[in-house]
Parts: sequence; structure tokens; C-alpha cells
Amino acid sequence: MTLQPRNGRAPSVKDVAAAAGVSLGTVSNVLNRPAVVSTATRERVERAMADLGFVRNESARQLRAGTSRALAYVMLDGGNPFFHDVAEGIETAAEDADLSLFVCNSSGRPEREAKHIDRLVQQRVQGILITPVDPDAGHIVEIGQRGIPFVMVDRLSRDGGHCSVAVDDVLGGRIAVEHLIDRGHRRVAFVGGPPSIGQVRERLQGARAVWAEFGMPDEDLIHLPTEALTVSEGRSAGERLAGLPTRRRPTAAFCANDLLALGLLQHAVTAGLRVPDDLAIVGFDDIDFAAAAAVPLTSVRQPRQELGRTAARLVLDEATNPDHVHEQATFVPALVARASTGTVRR
Amino acid sequence: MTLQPRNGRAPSVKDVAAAAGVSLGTVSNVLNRPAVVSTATRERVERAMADLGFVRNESARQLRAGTSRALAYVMLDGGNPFFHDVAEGIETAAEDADLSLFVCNSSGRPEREAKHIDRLVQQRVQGILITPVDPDAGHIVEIGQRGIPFVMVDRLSRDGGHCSVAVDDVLGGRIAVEHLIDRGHRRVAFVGGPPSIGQVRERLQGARAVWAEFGMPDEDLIHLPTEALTVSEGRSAGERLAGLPTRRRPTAAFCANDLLALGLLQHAVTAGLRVPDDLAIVGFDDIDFAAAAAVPLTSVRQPRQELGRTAARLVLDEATNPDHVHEQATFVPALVARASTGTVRR
DNA sequence: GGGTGGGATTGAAATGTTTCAAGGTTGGTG
DNA sequence: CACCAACCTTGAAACATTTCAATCCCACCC
Repeated sequence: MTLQPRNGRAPSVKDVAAAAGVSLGTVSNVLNRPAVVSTATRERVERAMADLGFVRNESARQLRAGTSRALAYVMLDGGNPFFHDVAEGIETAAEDADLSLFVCNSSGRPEREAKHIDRLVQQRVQGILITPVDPDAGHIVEIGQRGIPFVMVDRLSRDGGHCSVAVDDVLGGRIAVEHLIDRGHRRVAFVGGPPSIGQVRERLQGARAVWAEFGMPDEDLIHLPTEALTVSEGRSAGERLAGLPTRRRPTAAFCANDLLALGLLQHAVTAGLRVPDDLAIVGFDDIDFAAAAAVPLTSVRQPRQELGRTAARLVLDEATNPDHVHEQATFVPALVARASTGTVRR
Repeated sequence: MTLQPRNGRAPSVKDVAAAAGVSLGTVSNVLNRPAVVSTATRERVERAMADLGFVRNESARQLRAGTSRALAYVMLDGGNPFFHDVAEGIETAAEDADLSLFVCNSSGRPEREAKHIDRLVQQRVQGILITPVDPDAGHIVEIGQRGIPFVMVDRLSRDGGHCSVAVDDVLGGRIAVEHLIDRGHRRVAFVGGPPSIGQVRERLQGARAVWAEFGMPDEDLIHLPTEALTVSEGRSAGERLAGLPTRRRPTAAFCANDLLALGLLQHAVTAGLRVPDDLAIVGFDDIDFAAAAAVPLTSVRQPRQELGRTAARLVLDEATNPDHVHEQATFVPALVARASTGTVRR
């Protein structure tokens, strides 16, 4: 097959039709309804396509069809493997539906997020999945108003105005702290922030609730705020933790996500603390790197791929099913106990 | 502004023109050459656009223009943060050129890679950046033959038939092993595979070269093959390493990438080995998680973002500059020494 | 007052694909 | 031999945008 496009222009159905000696309607039939065209003709057309190196022009197809054959996922932080796994889940579902998936990364920046969305709307994607920087921002709300199918991932809808998929973060916080209490810890740090992030608020809320239910004094659940959910913030929280007077120093820490936990773990090891004996650590998300840490991290698992697959399923339903009703899919988090909380204290 | 699309159809330039009482050519001018239209008219048209919630249909624009305003990067392994950082670099360059970036992930599977490429060609993206599973595979070679600007990332072009961007992997291997020799190690493992991956071959080649130059016996550079460049393969290599008879057991390991190194580190810590005293470890890539490990990893740094930015620059040059000549951009890797090789041996 | 120049606007053509009603061909049957 | 059905193929219209030559209008100058 000669892949040289003659005279610079990519060959079109028209060229194929001419080469095969058929009308362009027939070429289109070969492409879209091969059953309807006779074997001889089909083979002739296919040969012509191969000879010319014909490739369908997706924009023309899209223009005619009115919609693209693609979904999009705008993720919050490409540096966090958690979102990657979610994207993987979405991709498998998209593949099953024979759709492309555009993966965008807002890196936590609202203006970048808005720009991505603008482009996606211009592309007429079939639906948008998003883990937003701020779910109440104008450009997020507009997506729904525009009538574009969309699903919020890792964040529940407040008003039910759209589908969403998330884990029960309050429950996740409860599970983590209950595990620590269970292991004999009586002074625990919650590492996480900023509070503008809903997940952080809810995980803390769950932690506080179970702490109170066990009758533990408020002041023994110590909040170490961070400015982001990153490894380096975890390290810095570790420094602050080490700086606390011995009698106030927690014996365990529950981190709002695994990156923080990894940072905290690193600081602890560097500072010569034994994990879990001197400091037990629980993370959240259960990313692969949590299990891969030098001291494997206990973590609250989210069904990451499942989250993605479900989100894709919902957005496709909204896109294709006229009777679609918005759905808030909530998953139950599960504790995965590993060495970082390994022993019962005292 | 009312975002309701009337009667289900998204408003077009025609609708805007009608609403503003101008011709559709004028609307197009407002969109593309605002200077050419009078202030009064322009404002009237802009008002109409806002009222109708008009959004440009990118497929129509693209059809007319013949090319899309997008680049694409097909990465080899979305689970490896290294590729993420490369993608970040590409994205910044794409943003500067006001182009979108489609990020695809082949997950090391050739058929998925081919499918992605198919779609991208159909979309008429301006250029394709790719870290291929196999640089010699037919569907890779075809991209160039089709006349689509493309750049190979993290892999040099053998024949100069296209641009490429990579680090000098042989040199990287040399640097790593020289560092270990320098630290007093006389028996060293090379952990990595499969040999079908060019980077692995070249890093090993560099390691062997410097080993020989220092006059060390061949058999004291022990190759522990792996089936992939993953954390779990690193762990399993650790087991095999621990299983070696004491007198043959290396005191240091050079891993073909950081994921392997992290897995090896984890196994070592679990097995009660002290790092670096019992086993020193060097990784490759210097991903953020390398620095974040419990024992911070010594690693051979690649300028990840820079790699991406350069690749994007090259593909844009090929796309826009008629005098473009293919270029092989080679970067120099640098050793980042951390605790995992911290001490001089004996 | 007629002509001129120039800025603003227009309308038609073109992009590549899909769809669909209509037309054509073939072979078989009564 | 005429008719019919089944099967294929065709051609024109439609999708939303951009471009560009042509036109229009107005003010200004001679």
C-alpha cells in the first residue's frame, strides 16, 4: 500500500469512489454498513482504500453526526496515581462502548480546568467526567445547564442535579480511626487539608464522630493541617508532629490520603522513629505505592477502577437513555491493614 | 445568559447571525478577525452569542481548516509517574502554542497503542508524540510514512527518519555503576528486563562498559532479569537476590528504573536488610516517589519535563516549518545521590 | 455633484462524511 | 414474456464553519 497522499491532500471518500469506480455513497456503505454491499464491490472498495491509504476524516463524520465518539475525564491531580486508576476504569468502559477517552489534567488549577472544559464542549464530546477543583464553580455548574451529560467523580452531588460517584468519606474516616483505637492508640493525629477540599472535611468528620463515640477526649484527636495532599506536605506535617511535647505527641496518625502518609512515613523513618511501634500510620485511597512502601501502609481502600467504570456507565446512560435519572453512586471503603499499623499497642 | 439550547439543537453561527441581524460571514469575522468588524456590530454579535449560549463547533472548524488544533501523546505506562511528568512538559508547550493535548495510554499493549494511533490519525491531530512499545512496529513506522509529524519520546531514532528525544541511556548506566564502584562496591546486581526494551539494554550496556573499564571481573556484575519494569517485579528480584549464596550476593543493585528500585527496597526492608549498609540501591528516572521513599533513593535523573517540552517543540517545528530537519535531541542524565547509597563501603 | 477610496458587510463556495429516497439490475416465477 | 422481489447502487442534501471576492455605503475631495 502506498501511503503517499497524492498532492498533499489526504484522500477522501470521493477519491476512493473514483479509484474503485463506484459512487461515494457506496464507499460510505462499505464503511458503515458493510453487509448491505455486495462482496465483489466491497472488496474492490477496500482495495482502493488500502491503495490510497484512506483514513476517515473524523471531523466530517462528527459534523454530520452532530456528536463526537468520545468521552472526557478531567482529573484533579495527575501526580496522584489514584486518579490514574480511576481513569483506567473509565477507559475500559469507554473502550467497551467503542468511544475514545480524552484525559485532561487540571492540576488543581481552576483556570486550567475551565479551559479544558471549554475545549471539550467545543469538541462536542458525548459526556464529561470530572473531579473538580471546586464543585460549585460557575464553569462546572454550566456544564449541566448546557445539557451535556456529566458525572462528578470522587465527589457527591449536593443537590442531585447531576450524577456522581464517590466513596463514603465519612465512613472512611470512621473506619480508619476505629482501626487505630482498636490497635490501642489513645492519642491520634489527623493529617490533612486544606479544609476547602470536601473529602478532607468529611474524612475528618468521620474520624471525630467515631472518636467521640468511643468516649475519647476531644483534645486527643489532634488536627495537623496541611496546605495540599502531597508527599512534601506529609513530610512537613511529620516535622510538626515531632515538634510536639512528648506528652501531647500522638502514637498514630490518620492521613487524608496516601501521599501525605508516604511523606509522613518518610519523615518518621528519617527521624529514627519506628513504624508502627513509635508511630502508626493510616493512609487513604490505597494507591499501589502504599503497598509498595518500605513499611507497607495501612490504608482505606477506594475501589478506584470501579469508581471510574461506574462513572462512565452513568454518563453513557445519561447520553443515550431518554429516561435517565440522576444517580448518586456511593461505594463503601474498606480498611486494608498492613505493617504500618501492625501491632496492638502495649 | 440563557444556556438552554432551543429545540435541542446547539445554536450555530446562523442562529447567532439571525439574532444579531447580520450575515453569518460577519459572525465568523467577530470570531476570527474581530478587528475587521465595527465596534457596534461586534458588540451586538457578542451579545447574541452570550444570549444563545453559542459555542463554536470544533468539528466544523476543523473540517474546513483541514487540521485540528491538537497534539497527542501516547504514553507507554500510565502507572509510571515518569511518563506523567513528560506529559506535563508536553502540555506546557502545547498550551503556549494554544493547542490541546490528548493524552493516551497504551499500557504497554501494542494493540491498544495501534488503536489509539488510528483514532488520532482520524482526528487529524497536528502531531503525535509517542513512547512506543516497539519502535519498529508497523503501525509506528506508518505514522511517518503518512506524513504526520511525529516524535519519539524516550527512545532515539535509529535511522534518523523522524525526530526523537531521549536521555543517553548508556551514559546513565555508566554513571550509576561508576557511583557504586566509587562507594566501594565490588559485586553489583543489574536488575531489569525484558531485554526487548531498548532502554534496559542500553543501561545494562553502559553498566557493563564501565565495569570492564575498572577492570572488574565479568561475573561480579550479576544480571537479575525481570519481566517488566514494575514495583512487584522489583520485589521478586529482591527475593532472588536474597536467595543467592552469601559469597555471590551483591552488596549493591542498579535497577533499570525507579519502580523496580522501590520494589527491591521494600523487599530489602521487609527482609531485615539495612539499606544502604547491607544493600545499596540505585534507581533510574528520579521520579518523585524515589525521593519520597523511606530510604530516599539514589537515582539517575532524566530531565522529564524538559524531555516533554523539547519533544513538543520538535513536533511543532515539523508541523509548521517547511524547512524542518529531523533532530535527535539527547539529554545528559545526572546522578542524584541520596541515602540509598549513602555510605562508602569498608 | 460626481468621483474616489476605504472600511464594513455580504453571500456563495468549499471542506468530507452520512443518510435516505429513488433508481437500477438481476434472476426467478407465473 | 411480463412482472416482481430482492438486492445493490446512486446522487443530492445536510451538517457548521471559514474564506474571499464582490458589494455596499459613506465621507471626503476636487
